[in-house]
Amino acid sequence: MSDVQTEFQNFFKAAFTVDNVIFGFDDGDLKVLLIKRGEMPYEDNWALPGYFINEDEDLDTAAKRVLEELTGLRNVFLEQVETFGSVNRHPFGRVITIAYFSLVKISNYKLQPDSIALKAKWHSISKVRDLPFDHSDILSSCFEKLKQLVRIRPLGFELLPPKFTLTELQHLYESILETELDKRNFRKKILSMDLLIDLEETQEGVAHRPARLYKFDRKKYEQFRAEGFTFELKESRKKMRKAMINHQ
Amino acid sequence: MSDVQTEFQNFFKAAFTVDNVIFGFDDGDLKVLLIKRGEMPYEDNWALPGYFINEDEDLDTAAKRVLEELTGLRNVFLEQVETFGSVNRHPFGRVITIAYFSLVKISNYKLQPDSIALKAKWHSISKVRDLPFDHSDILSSCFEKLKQLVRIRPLGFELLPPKFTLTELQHLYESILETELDKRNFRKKILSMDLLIDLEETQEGVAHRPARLYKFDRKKYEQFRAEGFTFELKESRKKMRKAMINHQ
DNA sequence: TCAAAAGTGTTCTTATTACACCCATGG
DNA sequence: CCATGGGTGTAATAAGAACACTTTTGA
Repeated sequence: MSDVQTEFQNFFKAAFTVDNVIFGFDDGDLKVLLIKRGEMPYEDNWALPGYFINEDEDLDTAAKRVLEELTGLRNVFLEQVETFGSVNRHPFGRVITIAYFSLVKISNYKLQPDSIALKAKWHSISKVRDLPFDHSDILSSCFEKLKQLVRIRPLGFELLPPKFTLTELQHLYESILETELDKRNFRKKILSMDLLIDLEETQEGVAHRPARLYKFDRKKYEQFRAEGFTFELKESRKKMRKAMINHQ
Repeated sequence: MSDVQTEFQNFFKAAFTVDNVIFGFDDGDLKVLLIKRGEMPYEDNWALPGYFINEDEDLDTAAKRVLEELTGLRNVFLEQVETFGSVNRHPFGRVITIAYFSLVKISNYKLQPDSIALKAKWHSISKVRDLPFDHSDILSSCFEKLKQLVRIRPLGFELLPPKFTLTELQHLYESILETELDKRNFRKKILSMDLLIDLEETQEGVAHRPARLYKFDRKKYEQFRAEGFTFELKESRKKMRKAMINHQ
């Protein structure tokens, strides 16, 4: 072995992990899946699910594994967000963690009976606070990234069941963007994109006029995307500007 | 030491590095600073500057250190972008690297005489190819991030000398966004933001009508930002959409 | 006097916003 | 028949895109 290789192998080593912010949407509310820690440190605290990365495992693969062990789900949307590595972020030593977020349809989600997932639970994102380690920072960072991405890519559909109403879709966007949207403008915009298929079905058993059901036309989206189309959902810039002017 | 701690310390360990994509702008062209590697592997190849993260060092600190050792510059814009950790990205072992980009004013840049920087050189971004390891992917990822950020934050000014002309600013944006901008629309937009100070000076010694010099009003920007203003530079969505329609 | 880049306004088109009433269902 | 959420259109405003000529300087 060359000197360089020897030096290389003796160089500083640290543990590395992935943490996964798993978002879901249910009951008109954006949720995040937390687990109750079964070990030190911070035993019995709610925390983000995460685990060590195996020696022969790529980063994305590790993030997928964490997700699958916990929820049994594969093929979900997954995105790397940011790496956290403050010297003292973990009390037992240097641990650098790569944060991912993923989007799951809660209706598909099943507790995996023989895993740490027994202690997993969905929490409303607006109510989560005081997570251990730097998990609050990780959660904020992932939420910000979601907010940003949802405006330029059709991610919302990853969080909804295959058939959904326009009002459900609107509420989802409102939860993510933390703003209110105008019903008519939202519908006009989303329908004008020509990415929803009207299923010509309606809700049943609701105590009001039943809503039409739609599904996302993934095939058409892929085709548009290949042609340079970018999904863009706005309605917020002007509000901010006005707020600014009033404030001056 | 508890069992958990023992297990923890015996867990798989890997080497951690930062790689830094250092952008500069000169001569109407976006540049990236590469170093000629002095060691194996890929000895004598041009590559991104990077180094191991010290045991007692935060990630951002390591990225800043790499930059300072190479250029002597402090207090430059620096942003974490993405972490690369494919199992086989480094031939000598598992190396996970956290990619940053930074923006420097080339006019401030001095070679650091006693460093690896002796072998550093600015390369036009359009001409760089075939970098070792996965450095081409890292470069693309950072360039994409720059493209994205430059639209929503006034980063361009980090790359220009303190006094600049509107044409220089326009060319900078054109290099980063890889598109052409309309001169009148660009000026209208950028001046309407009220973030440039007209220095009431002009260029000297140019063989054409001398241009006015401006500087960026950082104080005003910070004030606007606190009030919710977002810097936004566009002029490209519609072009894309038209291209798409023509293509159908 | 020529070459080279600076500087400057208007019109047209498209996107965004604001806003209020009737409809279908279950209880 | 009432409560609940579903569904619809238009007008005003703002932002973006297209476009051509005159000015100032050094060589």
